Amino acid sequence: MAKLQKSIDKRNALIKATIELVNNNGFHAAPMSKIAKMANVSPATIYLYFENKQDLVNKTYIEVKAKYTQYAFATYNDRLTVEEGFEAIWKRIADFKCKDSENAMFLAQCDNTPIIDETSRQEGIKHLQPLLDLWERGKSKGIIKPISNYILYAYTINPLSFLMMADKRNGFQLDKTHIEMAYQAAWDSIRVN
Amino acid sequence: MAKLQKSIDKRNALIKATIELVNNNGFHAAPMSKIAKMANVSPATIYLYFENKQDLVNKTYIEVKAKYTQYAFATYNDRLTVEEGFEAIWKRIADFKCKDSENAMFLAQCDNTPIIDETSRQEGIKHLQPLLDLWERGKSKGIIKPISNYILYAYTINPLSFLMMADKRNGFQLDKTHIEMAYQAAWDSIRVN
DNA sequence: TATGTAAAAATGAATGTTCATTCACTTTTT
DNA sequence: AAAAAGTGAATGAACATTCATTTTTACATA
Repeated sequence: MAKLQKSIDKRNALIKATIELVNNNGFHAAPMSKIAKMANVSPATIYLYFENKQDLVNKTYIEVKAKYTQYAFATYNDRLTVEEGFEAIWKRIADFKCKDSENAMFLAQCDNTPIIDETSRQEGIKHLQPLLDLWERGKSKGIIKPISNYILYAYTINPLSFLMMADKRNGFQLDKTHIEMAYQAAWDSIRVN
Repeated sequence: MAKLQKSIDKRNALIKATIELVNNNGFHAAPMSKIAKMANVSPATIYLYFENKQDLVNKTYIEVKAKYTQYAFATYNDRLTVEEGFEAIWKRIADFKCKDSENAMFLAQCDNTPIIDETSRQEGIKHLQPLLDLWERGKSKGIIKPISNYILYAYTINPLSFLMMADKRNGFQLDKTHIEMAYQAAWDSIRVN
């Protein structure tokens, strides 16, 4: 137990350090030596947990993505109405982006650059299925516009990434009021009038 | 003339090579040697045109951003109604993202990572003023929802980046029909009912 | 409970490579 | 023929990864 526990701690520390360094400096300025130092570990130790740098970043991505989707769907179940379900998922995602912005920023960077493998990217997308199912339900009931899931995603979930980045970088405050306004915009963009 | 002409060609070739390599491999895998080779130039020549790698990327970003905003506002003038003006700008931006996706992808990557200086980022934002002015006009006339410009941007312009990426990466086709649907979603999300 | 020891985990210091940048020199332009 | 532009090869630093060694752990035995 002690041994296993210690190992998981080191692994977590490495993943945390990776996220922090990639967020602040970018992949190109996140050397293994710095990651090791930030995780209080020898550079050589990283290779006990991960094959190489690419593997470290891929695994970090998948892990963060899993945490994200788990959080997103925690309050959702398919007994909810389409509108209730959508609001539940959307607000959880908004919540995640606000409260866990370190992780959210890392995902945003991975999703917009070629730093992770295509395979790992695909792996990360899988977990989104419940939302796609909900949208299909909404479309078949005539509640949600009959348009591509890509567009639905682009106009509801994706804007949250932009708003989170704006919050982190500029003077914009992604607070309760703005979240509520953003939710209205999201829903207005996809609902059938 | 001959001399100046030649210089501009080299500079353009360097910028083009930078965009292509950063798009395909990411900043971390776009070495100066490859950029030089792709531009048919000696590595040393890059330093006649740019201070260093950071400067090359910053300048590339600013140049591409300028091209982008120039294209975006080419058909706009403030005599248009709010709705006409918005549609004009939005569709030009959509057009740019479709037709010049190399440049658009480069901007998306820069806007979501720390590869360019904060100063250069600010520089790039300046040119967006006409759109912000249009939005203020729309808000004061009660045509556009009275919400932060960040949210307006997040729900109208930013989704286009996501859709373009989806088009480049997955099977999604950002064609005329989808553009039209996306425009409706964009307008529905910000207009007052 | 204390002790010895083999396996596992961890390490700091190499290693070899890649890279950004510079330099001494050549070619082109004026 | 002086100045400007361009070059390929050199330079030194930074990096990912490996290696030889040390430390820690697990646990059998007394």
